[in-house]
Amino acid sequence: MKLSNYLQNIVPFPTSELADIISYFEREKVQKNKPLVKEGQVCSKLYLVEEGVGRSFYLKEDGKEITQWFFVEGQFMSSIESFFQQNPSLYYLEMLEDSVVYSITRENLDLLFARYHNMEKLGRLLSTEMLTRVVNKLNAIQFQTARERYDYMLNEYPDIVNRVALGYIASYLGMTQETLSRIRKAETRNRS
Amino acid sequence: MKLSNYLQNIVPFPTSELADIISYFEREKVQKNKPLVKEGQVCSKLYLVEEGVGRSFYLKEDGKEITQWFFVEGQFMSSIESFFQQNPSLYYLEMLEDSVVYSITRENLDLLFARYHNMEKLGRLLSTEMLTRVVNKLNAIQFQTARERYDYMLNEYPDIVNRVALGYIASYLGMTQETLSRIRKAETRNRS
DNA sequence: TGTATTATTTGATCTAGGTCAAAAGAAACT
DNA sequence: AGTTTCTTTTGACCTAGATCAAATAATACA
Repeated sequence: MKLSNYLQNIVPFPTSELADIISYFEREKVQKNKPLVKEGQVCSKLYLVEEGVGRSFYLKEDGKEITQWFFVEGQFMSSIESFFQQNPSLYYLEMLEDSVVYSITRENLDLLFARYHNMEKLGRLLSTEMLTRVVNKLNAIQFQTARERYDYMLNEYPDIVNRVALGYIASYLGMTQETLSRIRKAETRNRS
Repeated sequence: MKLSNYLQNIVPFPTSELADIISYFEREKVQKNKPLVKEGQVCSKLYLVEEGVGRSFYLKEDGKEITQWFFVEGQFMSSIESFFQQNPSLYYLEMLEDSVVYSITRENLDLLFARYHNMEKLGRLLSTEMLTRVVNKLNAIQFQTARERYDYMLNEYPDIVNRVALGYIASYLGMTQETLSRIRKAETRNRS
């Protein structure tokens, strides 16, 4: 899908505004596993995934990677707090497949926020949507068993479950690889 | 502090706009433990705490209350997803002390968003700020031990720790009352 | 001030899910 | 096709924090 469609699905921009807005985005091809942002860097761009899956992850002291978030086609992707508060990112950002993304810098985005009321609205809607998603995940992590969390994932992101390595999903769900593997085994048994 | 100050601290509104905006807020005194929103209701108002502490909580099947969020002076308070997505709230909203709050309905807020670009901006800034807070809490819950979470709370919300019942804090931090009590005991021992 | 109610602490026990280590399966590379 | 490397599965064991139950301590109330 085209960038203009993604944007217009959120806020119905007049064509004139839309053309200007789009001119600030850049279309980039991104290689698998090539970091878009590294830990410690300030994340200067907001991405929109056109094709591929991305993730943000953080590195524990012992070197283990913990996936914080997945981003699929049509979703905006960034190291959220770093991008919005402009402080060093705690996370890495990478694509898990060779992908195509649109990007816009924080500066240009701010410029567009100031220039167009509609754009400000888009910003507001995107953050409340993201907010809802984070709240949902928080509830899942805080209140559900490992198994319930996986079921939730199967429902909400069936797509991702089949596209990315088990280890990534496990850490995203706040459990170990081994635990997720055992859950999967039990589920297959029940399903057959 | 006055409502106009809270708002102007976030976005510098021209006086004319400010007067109009403020006219849509209502000042309410709220009694301790009287629910502002009950589970199942759509949360129709956004509140700003002038005086007091509030919380949102949800009721587990077994009847236990789980605090989801605290709100102190100067903070906007609501059953977030319910207010923004206008679906039935999973949470109750109440003040833990006799309090004074400002409130605005979703309808009026939308009206102000449409009328003033500045107001839209305020909405965007508030949601990104809230987003950052939720992300931080998610990280705490997902990656830290019970004890680290309590220390985090002591730093970030020293205020709340001394103002509300231990049971509320424990459930907010995703642990049982007993566990928090034991942590506190251990901390006092170390401090002396 | 004494009694009822609610909040906090303490102790004993249990369990979901973690850790560590190794085997089995898949992919990727020559 | 054979070897190296990465991913997933399986097993044995362990620990943080939960649960259950009862004892204190603090507040509210008559």
